[in-house]
Amino acid sequence: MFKKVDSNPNFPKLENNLLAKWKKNNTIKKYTKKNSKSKETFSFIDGPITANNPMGVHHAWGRTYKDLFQRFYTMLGREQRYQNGFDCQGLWVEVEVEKSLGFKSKKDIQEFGVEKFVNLCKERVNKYSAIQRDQSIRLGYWMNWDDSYYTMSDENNYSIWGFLKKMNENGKIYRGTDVVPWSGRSGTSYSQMEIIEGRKLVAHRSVFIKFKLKNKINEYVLVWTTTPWTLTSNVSLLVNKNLNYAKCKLKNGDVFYVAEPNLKHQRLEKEFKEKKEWIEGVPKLKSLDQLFNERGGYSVEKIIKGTEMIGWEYSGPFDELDAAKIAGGYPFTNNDLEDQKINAIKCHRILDGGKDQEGNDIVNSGEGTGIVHTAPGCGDIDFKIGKQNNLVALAPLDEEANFIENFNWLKGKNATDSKTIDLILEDLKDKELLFYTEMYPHIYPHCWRSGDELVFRLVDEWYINMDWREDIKKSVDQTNWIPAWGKQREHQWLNNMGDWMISKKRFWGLALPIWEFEDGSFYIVGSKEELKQLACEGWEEFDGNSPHRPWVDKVKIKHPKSGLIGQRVLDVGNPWLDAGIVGFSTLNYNNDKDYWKKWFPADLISESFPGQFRNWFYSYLTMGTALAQETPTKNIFSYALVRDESGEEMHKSQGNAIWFDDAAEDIGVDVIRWLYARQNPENNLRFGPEITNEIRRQVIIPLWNIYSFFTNYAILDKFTPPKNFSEPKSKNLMDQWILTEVKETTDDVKNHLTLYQPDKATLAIENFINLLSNWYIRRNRRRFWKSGDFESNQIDDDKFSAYETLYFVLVTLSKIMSPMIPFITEEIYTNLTKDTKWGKESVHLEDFPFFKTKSLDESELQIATRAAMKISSLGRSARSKTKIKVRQPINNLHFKTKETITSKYIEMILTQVSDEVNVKKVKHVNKSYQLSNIIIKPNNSILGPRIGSKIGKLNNEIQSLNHNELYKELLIHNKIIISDIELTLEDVHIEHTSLDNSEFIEDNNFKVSIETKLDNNLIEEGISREIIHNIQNLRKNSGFNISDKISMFYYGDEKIEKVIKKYQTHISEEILATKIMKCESNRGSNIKFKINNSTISINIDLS
RNA sequence: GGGCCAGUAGCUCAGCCGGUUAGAGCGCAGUCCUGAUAAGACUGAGGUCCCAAGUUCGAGUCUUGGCUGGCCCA
Repeated sequence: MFKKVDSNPNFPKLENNLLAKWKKNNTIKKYTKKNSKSKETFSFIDGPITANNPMGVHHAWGRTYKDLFQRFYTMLGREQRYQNGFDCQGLWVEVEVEKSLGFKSKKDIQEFGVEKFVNLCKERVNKYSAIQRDQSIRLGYWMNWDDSYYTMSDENNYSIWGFLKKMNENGKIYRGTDVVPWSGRSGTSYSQMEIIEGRKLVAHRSVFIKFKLKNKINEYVLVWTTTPWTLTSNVSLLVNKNLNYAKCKLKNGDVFYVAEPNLKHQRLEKEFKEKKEWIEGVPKLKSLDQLFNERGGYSVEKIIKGTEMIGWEYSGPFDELDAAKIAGGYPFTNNDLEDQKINAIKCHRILDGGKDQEGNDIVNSGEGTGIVHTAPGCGDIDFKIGKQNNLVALAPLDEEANFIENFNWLKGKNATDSKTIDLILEDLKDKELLFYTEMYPHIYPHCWRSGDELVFRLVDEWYINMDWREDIKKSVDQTNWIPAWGKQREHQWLNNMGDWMISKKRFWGLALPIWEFEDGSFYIVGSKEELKQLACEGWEEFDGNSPHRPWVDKVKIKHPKSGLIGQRVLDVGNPWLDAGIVGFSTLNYNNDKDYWKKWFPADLISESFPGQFRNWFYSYLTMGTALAQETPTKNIFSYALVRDESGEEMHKSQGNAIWFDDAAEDIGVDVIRWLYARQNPENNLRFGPEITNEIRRQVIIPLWNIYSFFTNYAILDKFTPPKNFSEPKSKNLMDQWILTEVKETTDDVKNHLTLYQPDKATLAIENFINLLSNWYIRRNRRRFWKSGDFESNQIDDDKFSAYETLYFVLVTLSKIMSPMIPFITEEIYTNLTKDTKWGKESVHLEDFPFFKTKSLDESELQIATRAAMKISSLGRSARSKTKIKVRQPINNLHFKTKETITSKYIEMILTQVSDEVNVKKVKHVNKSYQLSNIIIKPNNSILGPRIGSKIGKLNNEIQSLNHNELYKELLIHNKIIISDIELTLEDVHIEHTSLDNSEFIEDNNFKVSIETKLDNNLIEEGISREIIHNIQNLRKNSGFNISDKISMFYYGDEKIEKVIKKYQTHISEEILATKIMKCESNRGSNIKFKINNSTISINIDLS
């Protein structure tokens, strides 16, 4: 016997009960072992979730997809690994640990102790991975939770060692000295990926600075920069040799050289006007022309080409600093230049800016002055130019972005501190070199963690040379991308990216397996075994620890060739190496190649697309291609971002972020999962209470209502499930129809999920639930109410079929919905099947249903049923127009359709429509004039040009004729002749209006007309139904049970009495009355209402 | 500045291979139905399918150009 179904359940509570049950029965284990002997596999490789904080609702979106696809393939019988991954290493974990310790900089960590710090990082990861595991289980994410991988594992780290060794064997690893973006707060450089995360629009103080030309009196070049601190390290100036420069003489006698086109250039005019990429409060920028005029006006003395300026010498603004005087540059010394006694001051001359890699001029007209200051120790392009032109480099900052020794009074001051900028500007002002200061809005790189401005530092970092990117692009092409444009996006990244900077001067992360030697060489160790073999010192201290800092730093090795003793570089690795290797590390690549081959490449990987093109998708594809020479995945499924209800980004700081735990217990995860599954993954998803309520109301509650309707009646009627679960054979056309629909929906769901279209699969089910609830159940309710129960065997075939059919539909539906909403489907399935032999312990141990393609007959039945639905809808619409309630029967409904309806189903349509629209007689007609008056009007746009002024006469003539007859004639002969003019169907507009006593309505494929004239019989029947309706409501409001028998007393006039007498039997049946009595007076009635000017009072009692 | 994508009802979005009169949900207003329904049905929205040109018998759909917005990269 089924368990009674609560018609108003608490879904979160229901889910928690099921979680307990699954735990008790060990259901997840049974699920993950279901297909362990299968010949076919489905390999899903999880992109690791950062185990650094509890999950937000956005994590649940991705995890819903991952679970959904894996469940689907489980139902298809594929063996799977169900392995979840946690991302453990990297700066983001360090950041949180630092925060909890109240640390301000890297120094604090060193003082605290690297070992203690790294252990705290590990602890944090262990804590949050456990929390995320529990949250995932709450979501209904069924994985092999004992088998999750952690990117901090030895296996993962050593696998990356192997990868790096291989890259080095191919000559792709190098140490580069370069100017890179640097965070003073974190004390490390940032990779290309990280800079992109941290770009933001800010207003900087930008300055116009006078550079005094040597050998000239009072002549200057004007230079503009947004980073005044770099002026301290100026080495040379750049011009564009093809540009024209104007020699401008100001009132006070000063002469300035600037690019001629820049003089009147309105700087950032568009940005200012449109307020896009502009910061509120920043005033409009001034043109050079304006600045000169404000200083008393100026005259252009002559125009010269940039070429002419090349070689001019100047005095730098900070030549008094000691650093400027050090030969060879500082603190990195260029030995050749040192020998030649060349220092920064000696490099002070104007150079040709030349072109960049893509062939664009480095110095442009427009912004600035057309003369660019270059500091090879403070900018990446500057550094390249410095190399090309044999310039020294001054790199003024230390790890914390403070000025170093030999920058005199600046020493120890922070480069991004606004007080430092103040001092620099003040100094320049004192030197009379500061021409003008302004606020300038632009997009500038910032630290993604602290929001602090980045600086540029000249440092040594380690790189992977990516000159083999074409190989990765081949892998990209071998992969099926969903959405399809992902492929293009990945190509674009691969085309534009630079070499991969893999080092970071931090503590918690992959220890780069690079050992350096005194001769400048380096050696890459590819495994733990190799390390042991080469170790000559510190192995004992290291052995037994994970390959992390500080333990691994203690191992010194002997170079196998040179025999020199070397030490590990202290850097840790880029975290995307950690996640990129998982196609190997988690598949036993190093110790069980057969296993690896079985599961590689993946069938599917999936992550949210913003960012992943340059992060995980990139590193996974790159490492896969390098080690396996093929794409590491057949499909990449990606999706957009979760936003709040109004479409804004969710931020903790803005208070609109929603934590997963809150959402799960307030809303219920099935509702959330359905919302996620039905979303078009390309679009951002809006999440909030309004939206989830809508899903609950639209999908979850209707499903539940169907289930509770079925189950509760089945209990009353003592229905027992069939011995075998197979498609019922019913003679009832409605049953046949809904079976066809459920089979077709099942097929659609399977096809869409196979193509990774969960949204389309989900919407197909929504559509089916709509048909089931609003047509099948509504139309068939009475079949379930019929008397007779199963136990006593007093049951007719039709009732039996209704039960069998709805049972089959519900069980099938619970299966095909189980990948999306694992909780409610489990509840439905187990309640309905628990007493059967064929039922599984859980719906999640079921197979995906498979049905034969639908027959022609079934298609015809579908068309006919949909026609009945449409005609009923139009019929109701017609009723509503004439304000005739559905309770009031009407005599006739006529319809015409363009659909081809098989004759065997016409009768069904007539019955259904008659019932649904409450009409005595429904008729299918072939000719329009049978349901509407035809009005024929000349088509003026065609006839106008043809007959001109005769139109008026024609119009009059047509108006005087019988349009129905005209139309008949037109249909028969394809033409009619009026006033000597031949007209075809195209020459006229045909309109339809209602016939007398009728209401006509049409849509694309159907025309419907109902008779609106009511005779006495109809009116009386209407009254009887009105009475029944009111009594039913009264029963409900009085709290009577459905099966309670009642006595009814009424008081009303003769009309009422007549109707009640006439319909006494019918009324009694409907309201379960054992007697109906008229009272002489209005005795304490329960209800009193008016029908057609007669008042009736009614009183009911249990009898 | 370059690349990609989008622009359809008040809002969020469907609209397959070009095919009559372009749909859904929500919101709003009104009406109705209901002993599975804190549900549902119907009506009102009469949409310049961003604009223009082109291809075609026929364009929301294809092509080109423009406008606007989003994302990515400089």
